[in-house]
Amino acid sequence: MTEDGTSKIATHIDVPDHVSEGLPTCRLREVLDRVGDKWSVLIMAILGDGPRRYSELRRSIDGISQRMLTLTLRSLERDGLVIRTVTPTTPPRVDYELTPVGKTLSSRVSSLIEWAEQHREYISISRRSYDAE
Amino acid sequence: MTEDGTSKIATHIDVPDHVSEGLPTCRLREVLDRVGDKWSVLIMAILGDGPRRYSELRRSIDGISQRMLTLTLRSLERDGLVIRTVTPTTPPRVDYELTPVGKTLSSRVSSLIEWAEQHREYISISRRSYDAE
DNA sequence: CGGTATCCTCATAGATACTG
DNA sequence: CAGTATCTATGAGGATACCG
Repeated sequence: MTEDGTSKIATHIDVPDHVSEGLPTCRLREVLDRVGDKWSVLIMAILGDGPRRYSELRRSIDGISQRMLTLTLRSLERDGLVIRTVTPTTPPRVDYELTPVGKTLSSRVSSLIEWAEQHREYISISRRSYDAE
Repeated sequence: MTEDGTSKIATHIDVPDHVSEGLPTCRLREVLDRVGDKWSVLIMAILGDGPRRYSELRRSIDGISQRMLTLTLRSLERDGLVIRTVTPTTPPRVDYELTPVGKTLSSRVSSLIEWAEQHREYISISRRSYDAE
């Protein structure tokens, strides 16, 4: 995602047939852009556990700036992955939750997280042995 | 991944239990760093189809610079996800292939690509309707 | 062919201050 | 509380040139 919320010009990518399946292969680039930024998956992982208020998200994600939280949530909302609900009380209350489609992505992402847990040690060892040379 | 190949200081992240499962939650950050850069998944997707020469990879991935191809391959090798095999002929020949662990990540990533194919249209429509306001 | 070495750009994101 | 508005900087990644 870019700063103004517009998507980048997708790079054409020539991947094997079992990946592209005859469709324009730039689509891979699109998911990666959607999922590859610093905070999106993290937010989706948390929202995968249920709706959260803006302030709850902010507290849950150590190190995120108010700016990036808002920017990322807006981008997810724009893509139809989260829903933003404003309750106009004073002070205002804003809740965020995954859409049905958002949940499907969230579960795919969980699979990656699971992979990470399982192979963390392997990678760590690989790095040490590589760096030893 | 950073320029010199070392990993970033992982940010502590407070995610729900079903995500963290009691383990240090910064691990999510690690996968994202591993998978979230511009070329890693793309290369893994191609290598998922079988071994490739350096020059083949270069031709397959439109838009990648020699610098980034080498850098990314080195990083994947360091993490034990690809194997680099040099055949010292003249001119030299270098082949890259996924390790068994690399293949397991590659298949998780394929799941994400599949998701993208399925929901590309949905996202596109969501964006148009969001931008209309 | 398969890389390094440099230099440079620009997008991503952090910090800070202010607001309805 | 839930944001904007600015300003700034860092580092990922591109361009180019050269090398064993």
